[in-house]
Amino acid sequence: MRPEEQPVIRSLPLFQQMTEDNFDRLMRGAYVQSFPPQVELITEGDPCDFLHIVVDGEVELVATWCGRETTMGIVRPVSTFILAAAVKDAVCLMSARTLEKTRLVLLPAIDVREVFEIDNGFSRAVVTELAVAYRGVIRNTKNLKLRSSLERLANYLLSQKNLAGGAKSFELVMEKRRLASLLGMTPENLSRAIKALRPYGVKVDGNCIEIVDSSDLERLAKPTHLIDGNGI
Amino acid sequence: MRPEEQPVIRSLPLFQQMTEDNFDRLMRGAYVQSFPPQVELITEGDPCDFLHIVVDGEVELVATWCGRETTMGIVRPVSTFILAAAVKDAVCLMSARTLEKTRLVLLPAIDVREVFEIDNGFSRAVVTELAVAYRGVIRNTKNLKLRSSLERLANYLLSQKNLAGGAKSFELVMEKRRLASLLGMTPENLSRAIKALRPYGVKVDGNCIEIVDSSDLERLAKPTHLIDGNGI
DNA sequence: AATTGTAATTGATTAATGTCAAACCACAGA
DNA sequence: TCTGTGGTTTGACATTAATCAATTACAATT
Repeated sequence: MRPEEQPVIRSLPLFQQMTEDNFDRLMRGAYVQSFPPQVELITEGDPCDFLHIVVDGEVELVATWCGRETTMGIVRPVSTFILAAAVKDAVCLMSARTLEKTRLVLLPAIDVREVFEIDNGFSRAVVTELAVAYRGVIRNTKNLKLRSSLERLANYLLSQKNLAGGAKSFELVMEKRRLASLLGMTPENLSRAIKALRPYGVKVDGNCIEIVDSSDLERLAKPTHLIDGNGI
Repeated sequence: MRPEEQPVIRSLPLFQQMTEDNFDRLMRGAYVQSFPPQVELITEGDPCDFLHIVVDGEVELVATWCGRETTMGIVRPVSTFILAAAVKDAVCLMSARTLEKTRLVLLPAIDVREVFEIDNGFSRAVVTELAVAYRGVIRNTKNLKLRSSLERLANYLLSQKNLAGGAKSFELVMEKRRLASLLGMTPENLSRAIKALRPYGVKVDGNCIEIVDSSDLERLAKPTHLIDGNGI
């Protein structure tokens, strides 16, 4: 592991509250590895052997069924994934693949469970992490069941604008076909949906989005912190 | 609280691992209350003041947006709901309403958080509860994004058949319009979908469902433990 | 500069799903 | 028994979204 990486991991909420001893123990058993793009790190249905920490790069979480595939999320540095499967010693419900060259820290799930059993600060941090994740998925379900694809796109663009600090224009952080899958639609449908937002002041040039007047778009999107909120 | 109720609650996985002292403490602060049908117990967006335990009756979890409404789940005895909001001291992302006369035990969320901070057995039990809940919602998301409404219905019927012990015929455990909402479709669409399953050996008479040959229906439904599993 | 591969777009079409209205049915209460 | 009420079903239709095919755009490579 690079000298700067261990402190970064330590500073994650998930690892902040545990004892120095137990953190060291986790780190001693950790593997660090770099992967090229398009590598399948985890396969849906396989047992979960490692808690994954993305320290650099980008990982896509995908789910499949009967030849169909959908993007469940994108993981960026520095954060973890498949925590639930790791602590429950269960099979993975999603596959994970690198989107670009990616550096991972892999904590053996068996170590994670062992430390989880003895370190109370860690087990409480896991609760927080899971509670936030759970509420995130509930929000996502509401988004899918209550909104049309156009409305989902409109709200996605508004939330991205916020993430970009409210700047009038910003770049899409992923390929459009991936965004389409994340939003639960086809690439063709996304392409048309983007056009359909033009009357609401959305201008698109390649990956660059410009929202002329947010309140215009909000009239359609009707964002709410009960769906579009971030952990609050 | 009735004499038989406290032991039942104690035997829930969530409360099994905590100390007797802390359990007593939670129970001393508990309210027990009965509600008639169609009472709104929790309103989406409100702060979460109590961890709810259904000891008798039936509660529906619903989410709304812009006048639209969808059923997110049904809670039956004996189990809890809004655990995540209670431990995080956050607003509720779903509303809850009684479907029939319902008896609830209400644990003040502030007590739950207090005990959570001091009782390590409890905090670990919360992890298990949340991890299972999280994985359940992930499964649900896959169900929604990867399957058509007909496929969701087919899989629902197969899982209900299993819950009924594999009996050839069984009763629907909820009104059809509620089932429709749970599956993410309209009542009209459900009605037609049921008919569309007739070629696959599904016979319906009111609330009674008969599946002539499961393997017939499975050819369409293609159930998998990665979507239709129960906590495994 | 030409070539290749992939993503993105566009148009035409089909399929899936929702909406609206009416009819039907079961059941509780008068 | 009658009668309202609300859930269910059905049909006609509208809307939404997926599919298929073709084209364009673009970036990487030769």
